[in-house]
Amino acid sequence: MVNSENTKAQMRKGVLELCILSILSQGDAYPTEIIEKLKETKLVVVEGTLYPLLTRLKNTGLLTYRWEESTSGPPRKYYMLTEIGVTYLKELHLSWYELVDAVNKTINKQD
Amino acid sequence: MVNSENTKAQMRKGVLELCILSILSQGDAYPTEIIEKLKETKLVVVEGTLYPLLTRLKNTGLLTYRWEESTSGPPRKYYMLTEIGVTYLKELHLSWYELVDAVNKTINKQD
DNA sequence: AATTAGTACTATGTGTTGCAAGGTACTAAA
DNA sequence: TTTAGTACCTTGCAACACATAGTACTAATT
Repeated sequence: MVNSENTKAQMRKGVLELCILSILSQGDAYPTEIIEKLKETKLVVVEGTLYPLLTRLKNTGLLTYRWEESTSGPPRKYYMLTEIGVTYLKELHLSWYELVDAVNKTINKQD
Repeated sequence: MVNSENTKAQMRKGVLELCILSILSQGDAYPTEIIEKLKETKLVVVEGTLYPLLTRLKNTGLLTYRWEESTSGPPRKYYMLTEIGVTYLKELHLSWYELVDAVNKTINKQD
């Protein structure tokens, strides 16, 4: 039996970084909020994936964060893009479009 | 220092399977030939990546192969899609378009 | 006939990543 | 004070791409 779920998961890899940076470029957000926004566009991500990724992006200087009190629970960690992050995001945008172009060319070739 | 090369490599992951199956749907091919075709569309893949992937696809029943003599070197292993492979490729096509759509939605959202 | 270059296939070890699973901590309502 | 809800964090595992090194076959050169 062949299962395409695994491959679909594989295809998602690598684009998460792009998506998270994109979401943050539209405004600061805390992890649970980011997961919600990704769900809206059918990109399901779980905590065990997101938290380590955010930490990695913070450690490489693409993100920073600030704590903010919440009226409905524990404090939230709002992440935001750094200047380096903004620049980097532009590069990733380009890479994404190049990839889409390359794959579509390969898929559609009928010669 | 931030390096987008790594992320670009990550984004390529997962779509390779789709690309290889697509190439084979256009006609049987041997590994070196597949690498050449991928290069044409700017998807650089090396042997250490391709051979294990082909073996995996063969073991899951998506591909088979036949040996064919060559006049300019050792015999070539021509890979071809099985019926299951053809069906599976259609699924992957869909998954790919869904992913592109989801990512583009996330990227382009400006609300 | 032996060596070299070119082509082709194969195997091993490593680093990165996504994810499942489990855990901690704060707030508010019952 | 217990329970439910929200939020953040850690650990261990499996899959994958890739670098590296190696084997084997053919043909041309010496």
